[in-house]
Amino acid sequence: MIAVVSLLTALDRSGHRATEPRRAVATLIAAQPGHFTAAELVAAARARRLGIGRATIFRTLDLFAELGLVERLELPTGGHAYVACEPTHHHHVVCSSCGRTVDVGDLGLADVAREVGRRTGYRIDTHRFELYGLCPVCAAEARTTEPAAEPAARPAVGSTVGPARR
Amino acid sequence: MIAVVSLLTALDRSGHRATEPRRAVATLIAAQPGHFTAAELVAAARARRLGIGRATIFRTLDLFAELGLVERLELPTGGHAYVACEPTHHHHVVCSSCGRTVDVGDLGLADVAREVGRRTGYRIDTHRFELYGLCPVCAAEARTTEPAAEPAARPAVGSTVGPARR
DNA sequence: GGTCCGAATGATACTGAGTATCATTTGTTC
DNA sequence: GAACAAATGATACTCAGTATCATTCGGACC
Repeated sequence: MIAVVSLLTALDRSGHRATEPRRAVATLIAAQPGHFTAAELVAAARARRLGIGRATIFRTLDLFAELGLVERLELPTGGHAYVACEPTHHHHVVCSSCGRTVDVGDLGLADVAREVGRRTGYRIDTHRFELYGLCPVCAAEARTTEPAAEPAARPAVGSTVGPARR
Repeated sequence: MIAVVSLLTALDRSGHRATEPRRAVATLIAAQPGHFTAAELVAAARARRLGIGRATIFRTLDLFAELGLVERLELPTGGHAYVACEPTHHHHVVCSSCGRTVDVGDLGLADVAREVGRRTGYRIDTHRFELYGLCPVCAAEARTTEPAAEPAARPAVGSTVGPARR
């Protein structure tokens, strides 16, 4: 969960202007409890009559992403969402129900990548790793609710382990 | 690299019809040297005057994906591509230059996921992991060519380690 | 405060992957 | 051949993301 101040400070430091629209977007982002889409920010901005254009929201998200303040996640469904986070290298575990996202650090995957590189001859320079499942809150709720009510999210097949694999 | 026969056999086994359009798509897929997009298949079908509709190509890809014969990858650029593969659980290393994709097996990431689950309280049911870099062929070419000519592919920021992280 | 100029903006148009719809065709079974 | 469901092709639609352009804004300088 990132603070508005962090977003604005990073803007300043990078030589970009902390304009009103960017401040407003930062506030919207900081208020998101989990991952979010650009469309959700657009709707929130409209609901609050902020008068911010959709293109501005995309541009601001791009800028924040470039600065490492926001990251774009792939969801199990194949869609994308953004999540605010610290600009250190890390991976995410994402709740497939509420979208809450937790940084889980490096996980030592650089070693895995190195080993694969050694084995295949590929010069690996990038890796991505994401974990999906129910967060403690949603898991507890699911336990309280009908156990037969299974999550609607169907993970995309591919480089994935999960219920879709059958 | 998957054989047309495997694709068609799997169709049969699953109770789906091995229609002419599906056979043609299977042939196109088997001919792809690396990952490919739906648009590429559409173009190839048109070039060969196969008379296959674009919607059919998407539907066939979806069906093959459902059967685990094709997987949808996220590219470092944030876009998507498909790759044919065996329906066992595995991860991919993807060449950022030519798109060639190699299965690298399980990599023991289920253990990583379990540990993260233990640590965070999340009930993790799905993970995805992809590796990107130059394949041996492209790496050799890059070594032969100007070393200053760096790959145009700019990895998306997010759950990623690579040149974008600065 | 005024001026200048580039950064930034909002509105709109555009692109393209992916999906939905519908009339028609195809393939299988009897 | 008839019946019926699966499958198809063409087309329309959706929506995330991007491009364009006239206008506004913000910061530097005087």
